[in-house]
Amino acid sequence: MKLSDGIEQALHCATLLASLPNGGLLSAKAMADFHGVSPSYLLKHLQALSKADLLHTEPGPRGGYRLARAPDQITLLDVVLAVEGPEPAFRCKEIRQNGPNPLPASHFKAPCQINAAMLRAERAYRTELCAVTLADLLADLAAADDGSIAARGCAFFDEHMRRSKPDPTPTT
Amino acid sequence: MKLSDGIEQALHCATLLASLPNGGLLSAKAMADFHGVSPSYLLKHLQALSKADLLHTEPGPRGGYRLARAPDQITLLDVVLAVEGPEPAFRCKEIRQNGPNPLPASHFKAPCQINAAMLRAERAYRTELCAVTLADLLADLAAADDGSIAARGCAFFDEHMRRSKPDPTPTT
DNA sequence: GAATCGTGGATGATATTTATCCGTGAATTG
DNA sequence: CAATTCACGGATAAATATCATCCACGATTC
Repeated sequence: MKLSDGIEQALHCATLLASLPNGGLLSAKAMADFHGVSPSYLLKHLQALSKADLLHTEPGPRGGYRLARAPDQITLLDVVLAVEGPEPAFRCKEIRQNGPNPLPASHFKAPCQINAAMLRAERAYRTELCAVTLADLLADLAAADDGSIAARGCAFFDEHMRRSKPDPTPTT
Repeated sequence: MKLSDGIEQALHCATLLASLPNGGLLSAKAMADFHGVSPSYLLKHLQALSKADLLHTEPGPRGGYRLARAPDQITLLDVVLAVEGPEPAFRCKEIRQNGPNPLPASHFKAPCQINAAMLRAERAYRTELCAVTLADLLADLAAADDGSIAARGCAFFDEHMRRSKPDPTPTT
């Protein structure tokens, strides 16, 4: 059982976008540079998040990605399912019925208890992920540090962050 | 995220062995036939279970595998970890620190909240698996059906089941 | 009309699954 | 008591699925 690296990238990008002021955009390339990961691979996962309606995309030269919903309306589970797919990790192949000497059919009326137990565990996993939103992560970050990432005014964001609406901000 | 098929095979074999009368043995080939799976692949996982001290192996012409402990002393988590390895599915690569314009070091004093949340979910998963023993599975089976698998006296078991000793003494 | 960005499919790399071979240990047999 | 047979143990290699990367296309802005 191994989770793909794309999960970590997608989660960090989502958190990053959540930390931007409302309407803030970042291009895929900017996020790839910021995290030091392959742009092509990141693109793939950003597209998955877009298709899952978690991100909204703004095309064109001043385009980029922004959250499609408020940070407290996006859970970690949303992101994980968008990238990894909705299927459970454990797929019961019903090998108990494969044998050359099958057991009486009455034995299989009941669902496979092994499958049931594995899916129960997986549901606990998802429940835990569903309980955490992007907003929660930002709050924890703000508690440990004293401000959101973007609020610190890194040169990186001054350079790459954009706004979805043409907002003529006075240059200071 | 996909769990290997070997997990299902290992779990079913463990449950099968647990359903045998005390001291009952089955060869790897017999279990592979019974489940209709590749013997070589199953062998690999049975060996993993042996190394994890979940199964005990009896060599020789009348040999095979039996449980190393009582069914209520083996949890699903034991089996899953023996096959999949102990490492968590989510490995934080700390990509937040990779960027060309690193954030101030104070930002990284706190552990990555994303990593923490993912590991918390994984712990919930394992806790759930740890709560179920092979004995629990047999009990559920007995409730749905009216007897354990082996107790039904299938021809298959009459043919392949063996006993480790003429005087089976349950080990602790 | 040219440059920039997101979209989608095609390609190579890596991990997983499957299959095969030979070595070791134990019980049966003569 | 030694040769034979059966079953596990471990290494190796081919086939397959998945992961990661790259390249061409259409859309949008300046």
